[in-house]
Amino acid sequence: MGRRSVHTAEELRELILSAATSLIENGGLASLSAREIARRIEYSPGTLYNVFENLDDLVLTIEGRMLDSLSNRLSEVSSGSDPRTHIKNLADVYLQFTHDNPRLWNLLFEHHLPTDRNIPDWYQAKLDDLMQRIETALAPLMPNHDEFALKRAARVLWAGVHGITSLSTTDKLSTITAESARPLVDDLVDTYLAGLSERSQIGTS
Amino acid sequence: MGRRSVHTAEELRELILSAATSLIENGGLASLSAREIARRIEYSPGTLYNVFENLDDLVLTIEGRMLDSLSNRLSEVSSGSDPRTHIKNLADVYLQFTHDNPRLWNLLFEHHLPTDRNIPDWYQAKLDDLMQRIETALAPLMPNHDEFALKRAARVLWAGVHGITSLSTTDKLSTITAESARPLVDDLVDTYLAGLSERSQIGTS
DNA sequence: ACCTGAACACCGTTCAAGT
DNA sequence: ACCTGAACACCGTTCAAGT
Repeated sequence: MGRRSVHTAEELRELILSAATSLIENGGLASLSAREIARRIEYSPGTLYNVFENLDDLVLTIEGRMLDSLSNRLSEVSSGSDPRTHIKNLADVYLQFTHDNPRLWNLLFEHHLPTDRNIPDWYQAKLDDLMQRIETALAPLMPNHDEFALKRAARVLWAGVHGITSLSTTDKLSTITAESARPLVDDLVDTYLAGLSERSQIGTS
Repeated sequence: MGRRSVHTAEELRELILSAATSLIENGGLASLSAREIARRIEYSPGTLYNVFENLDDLVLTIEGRMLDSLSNRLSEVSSGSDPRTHIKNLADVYLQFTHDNPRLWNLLFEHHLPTDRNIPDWYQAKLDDLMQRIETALAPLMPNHDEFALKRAARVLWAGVHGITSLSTTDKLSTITAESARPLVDDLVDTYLAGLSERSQIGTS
């Protein structure tokens, strides 16, 4: 049939991304399919491959938007409060974000690139930005530690919180406890930070 | 063609499970398919559905074996040492286990039952058994806490470790750090336990 | 009783052909 | 230049038919 010209390239791209996002929101990565997107936007399956290289690229684009969206939310957290409160607020916002977009956030972890493909640079940069935010918030609580210890603590703390939230967003937390994610995250952050200061005092005494 | 009688029902079941396990070991859940299993064991696809209700049941069976296998490894850890060492040893064995069977262990988290299906009772019992092991090891370190606090700490600690190991088994840990899982797990366990004792002292002073 | 294989309803991706 | 739709190589699952 040839060109339709009812949608610009930009509009078509957004149409595809929005249909894909809605499929993932409803049923996770498993219910995403190129043919179903095509059906919903009323284009042929082949058209998707004019706009994206393949489904992986489409998914990476959605993941990138999630990372930006989270980054924006985190940047609204005031760093004026005391360091402990700052960290707790960041954790709260993170928890809220994963709770609001469970399947979309989970995409970052259930989606695996083919072994011959690497993560794009722009994607890595977004991850670095998020880790940097945690480091910055954690730094005042670790005055006696070097950069290496700070980086490690930021990653351990995030990965630990991620363990709880990912169980929660995949509905598996309920298989091990009746508690919700929030009190568990609070416990982890409080106890880890308490441990940091105890270990810090040992190191300096 | 009708019956072949070259394999007993039991043998056929093992044949299927072993082919499925090997597919998952190599390429994760994504490379598991009923038709590929059938090809490898040289039966028709329909035969699988004589032995298992569907692929989900087959996968649940493999997951159950993983849980048993982990439980066995953990039961070999001596509880004779001091409580801190006991916990550290359990974490080490867990880490080693996930490292030895990354894709099979990851199955427990990347596999999702259809929304209308519940986890079987025997599966839940295996999870409870594992959580119980952590609680037992943690109890001596929390003499001033009640059962609720003990249960919570066990779950927070495991979920935190899970956050690190699951990033590691899915090759995503390297996107946030050059460190391997072991030092991060060590840091989490040490710091969390230090925090527990600090918070415990505050509670009793 | 056990097993097959065709059938049904799906996939992702490519690409010649059409406007 | 843009889009289609047939084609290719796959899926999970069912079930009538065969031994």
